Amino acid sequence: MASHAVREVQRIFNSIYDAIVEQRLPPGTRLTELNLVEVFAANRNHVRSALRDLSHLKLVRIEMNRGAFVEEPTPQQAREVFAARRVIEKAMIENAIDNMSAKDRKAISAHIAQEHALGHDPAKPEFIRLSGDFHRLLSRIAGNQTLGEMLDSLIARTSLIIALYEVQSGIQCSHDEHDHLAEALLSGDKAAAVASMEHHLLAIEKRLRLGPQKTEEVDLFEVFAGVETVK
Amino acid sequence: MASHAVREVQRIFNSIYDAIVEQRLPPGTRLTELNLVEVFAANRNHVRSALRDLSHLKLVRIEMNRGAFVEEPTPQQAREVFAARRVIEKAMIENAIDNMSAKDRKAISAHIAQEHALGHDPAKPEFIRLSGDFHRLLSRIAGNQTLGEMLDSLIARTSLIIALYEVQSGIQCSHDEHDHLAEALLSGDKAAAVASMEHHLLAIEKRLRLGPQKTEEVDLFEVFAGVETVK
DNA sequence: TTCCGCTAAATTGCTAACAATAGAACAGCG
DNA sequence: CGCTGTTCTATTGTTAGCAATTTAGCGGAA
Repeated sequence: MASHAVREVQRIFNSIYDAIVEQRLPPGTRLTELNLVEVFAANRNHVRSALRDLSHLKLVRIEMNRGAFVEEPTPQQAREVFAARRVIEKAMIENAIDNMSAKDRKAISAHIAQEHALGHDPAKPEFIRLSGDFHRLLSRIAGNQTLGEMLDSLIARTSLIIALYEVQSGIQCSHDEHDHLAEALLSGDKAAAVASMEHHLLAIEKRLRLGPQKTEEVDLFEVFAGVETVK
Repeated sequence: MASHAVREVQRIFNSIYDAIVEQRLPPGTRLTELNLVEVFAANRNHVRSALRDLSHLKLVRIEMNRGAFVEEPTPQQAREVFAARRVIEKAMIENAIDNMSAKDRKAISAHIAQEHALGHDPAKPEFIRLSGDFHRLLSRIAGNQTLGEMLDSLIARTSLIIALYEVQSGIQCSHDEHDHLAEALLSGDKAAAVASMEHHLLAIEKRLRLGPQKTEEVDLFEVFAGVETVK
């Protein structure tokens, strides 16, 4: 009975993870423990463990004596996530080309077909997940699990960032970008694949409204350092 | 009283973290909860939280109903960690050069001086920590905190890997490598700095005894798939 | 009216006793 | 003497109740 404990935590973790990534739980949402206990018919410890795990991934923010909230990445953090993704994924795509097997090629083609089947309609839930799956697939082919786990976290956070900063009006169409990337990959052209990946990631970032480059936080303590308060 | 809870967990976390990184806790060591409760005069929940946090950094492995152990990275994982570090740190060093301020230059020089002051003697505890500090300093200068946190984890795991696979006899002397790196950095020569970083990381890896390239794990289930047991 | 302080409800954090598990010591059998 | 199966102990996992904290609502005073 107790041996299923880790599975239980993982079940809760996955459910919340999915809900956040698929944007059914918007950034800032409060996650009350007793609430989750009811929803998942689990005990509080398991819920707390799951929340703690999610906070490691930066999908959830835990405040002392206040509770857990869906994270709200700042524009600065958003830019960092994209910068990190560019670094990791550009390197990874080269390894992917080197390690690509016949099976992997088929998996790539199959994925692209799946994306086409869904149509260009950015009907959020599936579209978002599928888009991330493509990047995770490439990560798996590249073969570095350590780097892959780090990228997983970045991909998940990207969903949060898009939920927060997506420009509503625009027609989000990163579809042909994946096509282009897959084409370069399958043809084995490293330079083209790397360039395509960089272009793709920059394009996603450009479609967001991340505000001015420097959102310098004003530190009141610094501002008033050495200033005598009047009376 | 309760508001110090996170601090308490962090205190335990840091103590164990330091002990692992400075190789006072060898890989494979069992970390018994009640033991740690005594040592840190803390309660079991805090100890458990700290262990869970450490397991997320891959410094500790938690086995169901068995307890927590200091991680023992496999040669395969070790190679992945170094590959990941090359990817991240090569990219980071370029950003570091771009963002380097006068203050940062002084910090780099000061660090190198500190390394020299310690002498070429690899008297483990301080030497290991100082060596990691240099890489963390460059990470801070580069300015991407997201990437920096990921690198922190890799640097910590590197200590574990060295503890496991260091070739005993060898005179570990990565000293002039940092010198060379700092020189390239301060002169602003990106290409040289990147090359120097790559060389440095490859050199560390080469000094280890990681065994054959492929340590394929034999999966008994796969071996005996579809085989009928006799009688 | 507006601001401040007080009280009460909801929620998180903590504790300590209890249950379940794994590993070791041990006994019985071949 | 070695092997198998069983009890026993140390350790981890779980649970429920209690304590502490935050927040919101209310009421009174300026």
